[in-house]
Amino acid sequence: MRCRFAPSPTGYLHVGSARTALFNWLFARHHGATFVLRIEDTDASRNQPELVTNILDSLRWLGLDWDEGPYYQSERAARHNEVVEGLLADSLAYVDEGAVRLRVDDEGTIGWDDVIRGRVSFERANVEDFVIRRSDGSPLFLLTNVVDDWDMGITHVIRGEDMINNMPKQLLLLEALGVDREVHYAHLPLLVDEQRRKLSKRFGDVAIESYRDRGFVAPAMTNYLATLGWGTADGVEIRPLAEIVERFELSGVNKSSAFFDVKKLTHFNHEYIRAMAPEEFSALAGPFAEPFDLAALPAGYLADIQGRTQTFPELAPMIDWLYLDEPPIDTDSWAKGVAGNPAAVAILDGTLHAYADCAWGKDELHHRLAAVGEANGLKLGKAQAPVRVAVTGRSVGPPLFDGLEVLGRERTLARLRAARARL
RNA sequence: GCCCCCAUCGUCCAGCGGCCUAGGACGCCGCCCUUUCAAGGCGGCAACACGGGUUCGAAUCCCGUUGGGGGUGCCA
Repeated sequence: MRCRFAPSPTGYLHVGSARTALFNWLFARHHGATFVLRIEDTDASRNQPELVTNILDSLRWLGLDWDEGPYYQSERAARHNEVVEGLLADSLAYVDEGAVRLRVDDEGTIGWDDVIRGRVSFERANVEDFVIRRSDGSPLFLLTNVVDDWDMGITHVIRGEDMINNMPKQLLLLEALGVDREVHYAHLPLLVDEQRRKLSKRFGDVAIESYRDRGFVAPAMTNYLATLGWGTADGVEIRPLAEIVERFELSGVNKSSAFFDVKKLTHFNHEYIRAMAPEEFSALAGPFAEPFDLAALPAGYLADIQGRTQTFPELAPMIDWLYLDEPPIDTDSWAKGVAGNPAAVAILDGTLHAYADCAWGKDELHHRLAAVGEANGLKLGKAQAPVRVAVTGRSVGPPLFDGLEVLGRERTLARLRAARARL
């Protein structure tokens, strides 16, 4: 069995195409079939060769390796022309204003049994004689796609639902070419935006690489994509790719379109990040935290940070205050936790005093601040608020005392004094 | 306009004639836990588009309606 992914280099690899590639790949790996990659670059006016690199990079990032190719359709022009000439010679096609059109009868229907949708058929009368070669001599997608699939021995064509409309023409072409091998067609449901329209640039970021740049990890992306249009009876959604390969069946794919939900993707991402080994987390997250040095943090503290990271860009705001000269004061946090907090003065003064000469360790810092709170009739949850804002600049963040231990006495005290002075 | 596809909670998925007073997940809301925020635990809100059939029995099968989408290029 052989399947293929055949993108055209007219844009970056986008989410919808990636899902198509993924399902082809899952099919191939599940059945031990051969996965062929073919670049459909027959439209010279729209192709951008440098985008091929981007498409290949995105596929590699997702972990979708191919067994053959990439083949370039543009290099097969001679073959495509030979086919057109043959059709012309058999007068199954004719020249019309320089272009070549395939002759289509008006009698009967043309259809196929779609692996996902069942029987689909069209009236031949609704199909016009269509162009298979431009007047400039270059062949068109309808023809090249069919000829290449045929020549490359593709047995399973797995692609988007929007291609259903091309089926009658491609089937007619196959008929004209007199081919007889059985080809299975599976038309995947579309990925749509919140308006239920085919996913496109309107949606915002649709390029796979932009998700990588926004701090999503590849396994979360492939796993999430696999749940769009497909699911298992046990209800488990987050599972290793290997298990998905094991369970994937084309016949289990849905017919209706699916909304690409970044919120749910984010949840998957969070789960994948939480499950990472510390070394892997450091390696992947480090670059996103720059210029702040993630690796310099104590293991326990880092582990906590890892656990609360949904996407990597959230990292810098969690740790920047440890490296900056002044804490980046968030105005809302300041207003709520310090300026508008009647207990702030007492807490700040008390903490300044309590931290002046104590042992500088997170447990001791914890106990001392708790005592200050108690003296003021506040539980730790309330008491730590002004200190947190004064030192970190924000009202939320990773556990406070681990951070204070890293920051050190001198800087902690200086920040507490600075906050106190502002009141 | 014409052709084609689709139709279960807001969203994704399960259900493939009786196990369904429809299950899981995301999100949302409450409670617990707690050093803030997350995480975790517990609970809650929330759907078979509608109308006809078929059947002892329909979310599941058939037809229609409605709604949504895709395609209608000498783009891919």
